[in-house]
Amino acid sequence: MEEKNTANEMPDLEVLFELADLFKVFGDSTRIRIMFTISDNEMSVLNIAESLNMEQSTISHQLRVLRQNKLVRVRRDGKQIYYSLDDDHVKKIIEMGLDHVLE
Amino acid sequence: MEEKNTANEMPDLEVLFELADLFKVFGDSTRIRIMFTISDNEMSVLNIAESLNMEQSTISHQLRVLRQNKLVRVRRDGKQIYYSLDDDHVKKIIEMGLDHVLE
DNA sequence: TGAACATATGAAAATATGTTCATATGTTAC
DNA sequence: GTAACATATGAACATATTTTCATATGTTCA
Repeated sequence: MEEKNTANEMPDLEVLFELADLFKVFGDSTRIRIMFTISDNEMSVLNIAESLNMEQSTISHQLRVLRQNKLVRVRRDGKQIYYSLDDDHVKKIIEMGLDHVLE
Repeated sequence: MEEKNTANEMPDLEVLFELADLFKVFGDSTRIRIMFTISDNEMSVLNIAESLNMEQSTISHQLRVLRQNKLVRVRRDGKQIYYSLDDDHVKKIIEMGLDHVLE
């Protein structure tokens, strides 16, 4: 009990692949920007695209990646589809990264 | 004071790029495995390569990426060069990711 | 039903990334 | 100095990823 057991035990290979895949999702500036954009309020696809000054298609493709990795929540309202960050977990991961970048 | 201000404010574009670049480093299974391998004790390049059953060159290339991103510490002792994780920050980022993957 | 709008998706092109091979560089011991 | 060993690096290749364009799908409203 003299040492905190943090990331010490090597998880199964499969878990490590999943872990890398998860971080891969955070490793793209477009997706990071999308995540920040919808971290306060949910937003429609077009609004995100306008907000970031990028093509609707680009945003849609990247939202799919975020969806597949369960990082966003989706809600349809009429023609619009609203996206928001899935949970605080996601924010925490980003914060940890920010801490490292800003230090 | 009714809402916790977490990742709400959108940082500068440049910071977002750095952030994505940081996560990109975590987004490769070889690098993740290296980080786990050296999270307990420092290890020489060859030892890491043997431990992961990969080429010395592959490991060396990836260690360079980790070095450039200040995620590892380096110590030379004779012919060997020993690598270890830079700080607890790195472990925390990995842990956050693991939490998400394992949940 | 059809027009208008919002979103998703497939394919192609451009770019980035990871691994391997061959070899260079750096260190030690003789 | 030179042989032996450890690590780093450049170039080439294979693979993955991101964006764009064109178009399909889904929804509303008249």
